Amino acid sequence: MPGDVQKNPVEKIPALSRQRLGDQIADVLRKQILLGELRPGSNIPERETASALGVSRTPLREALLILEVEGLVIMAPARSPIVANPSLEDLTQLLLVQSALEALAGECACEKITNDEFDHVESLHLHMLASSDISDDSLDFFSTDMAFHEAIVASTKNPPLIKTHRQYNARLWRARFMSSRRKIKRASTLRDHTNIVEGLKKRDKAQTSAALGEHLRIAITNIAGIFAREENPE
Amino acid sequence: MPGDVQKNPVEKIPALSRQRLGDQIADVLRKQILLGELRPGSNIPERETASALGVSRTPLREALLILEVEGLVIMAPARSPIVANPSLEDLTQLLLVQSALEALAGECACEKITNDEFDHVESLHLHMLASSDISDDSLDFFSTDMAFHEAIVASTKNPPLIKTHRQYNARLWRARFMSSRRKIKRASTLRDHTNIVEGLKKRDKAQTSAALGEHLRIAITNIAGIFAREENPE
DNA sequence: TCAATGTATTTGGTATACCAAATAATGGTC
DNA sequence: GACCATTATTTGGTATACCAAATACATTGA
Repeated sequence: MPGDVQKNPVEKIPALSRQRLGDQIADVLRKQILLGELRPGSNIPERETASALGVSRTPLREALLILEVEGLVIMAPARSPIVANPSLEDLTQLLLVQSALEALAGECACEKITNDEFDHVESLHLHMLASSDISDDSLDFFSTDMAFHEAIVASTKNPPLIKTHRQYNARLWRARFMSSRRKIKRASTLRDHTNIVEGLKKRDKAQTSAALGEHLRIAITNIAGIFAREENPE
Repeated sequence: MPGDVQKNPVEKIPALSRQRLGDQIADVLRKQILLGELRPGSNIPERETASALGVSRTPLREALLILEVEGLVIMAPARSPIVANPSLEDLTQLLLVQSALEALAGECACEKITNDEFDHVESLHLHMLASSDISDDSLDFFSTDMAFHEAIVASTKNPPLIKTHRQYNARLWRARFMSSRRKIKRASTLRDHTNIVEGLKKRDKAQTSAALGEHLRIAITNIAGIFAREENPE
């Protein structure tokens, strides 16, 4: 029955440990892959990466496992895990699925989206309209574009759809980012988005769904252009 | 680079066995979950399960991680992993996505399916037609049904689509199996399938896609019926 | 000089040991 | 007898140690 209650002074932040370390590492690595700090095709040796992050191999392997299931990392026996480097064919196939997911999202959104959520989507669209002329910040334009699509999907309140869409987005992120840097394409992007917002405003399933689906199918063409330019730069 | 290549005599088959133990365990557990040997909501304590399978906790945790990403298992901190027990709402949302995936698959299949693959799909359909009257084997009817859909998706040669479809199928497996045991529904199932096969035969994208999408949206209703019957058995 | 072989090193895969938190059980007190 | 505090046990989370395969390298023989 001593003073007892004085155990741990308030120094550490126990809040962190509320989530698995492996998940946090997966988030870090995912972000690094998306930002291009980890280039496609590059190695992720387990020991080296683990010590660089200040963790042990076990949670790092957890993270790599997650990213492998998500398709961002390739693990082969007796080989360093590598960052996936999707071919044009891979990206085309991914985009086809993503376009179907977004078409579905558009349909569901017309039923489920709240006015506040719609306002948010519209504000993102207006921000893109405004910044397309003024700014050269392609990263801002791109990330707003991504946020626009994610906001629509989120408004469906369909967790599996949201999760699957996010995973496909992660695999497509880099290619779409590179594609978005061609400023020439901004006009058509904004035109598509206008259709989407209009459809959404009217809660018109057919228009919204068609506009979203078509929007991504066009993205396939744009990305193909990037590949063509890469192997034969002008 | 010379004549060289004389290294391994033809004795071992190193190709097969070079798979991660965690993946194999994931396959075992997945099958047990699908077959109902591991009931929804039941615990999967790590130590106990690992020793039961004759492996250590590490690869078992790998397997659980995979199944968690796939949505078949729920892992919470300081809690035994449990088999996911999707609510009716969850299943509805999953089926909605799955219907969009199959609609897309139908469209792609019209472009990509070979004659041999079509013959296989048709033979599965004919098998179901024949066995629906004669046999009471609902497991056979059901698994042929699943194989029918998987064969169509496989014919698209779109790996991400195939993988995502398989994952959604796994999460829906149990509910669809229970639904399929109501023999009353077989007639409408077969009618839908007939439409699908017809559309596929004509390589008619619109018909195939619509028939596949509609087929699964009807499944939502059937599953809702199962839930209603469960909580209020006649 | 080149090639072939044997060895050392690096890799990922697996098992085990340890830790902290949460829970269940137990004992004491009112 | 009921309730609360405390402790013991079980849980998952993490770190470490060990293993086998694959590679790279070096050494040796032609």
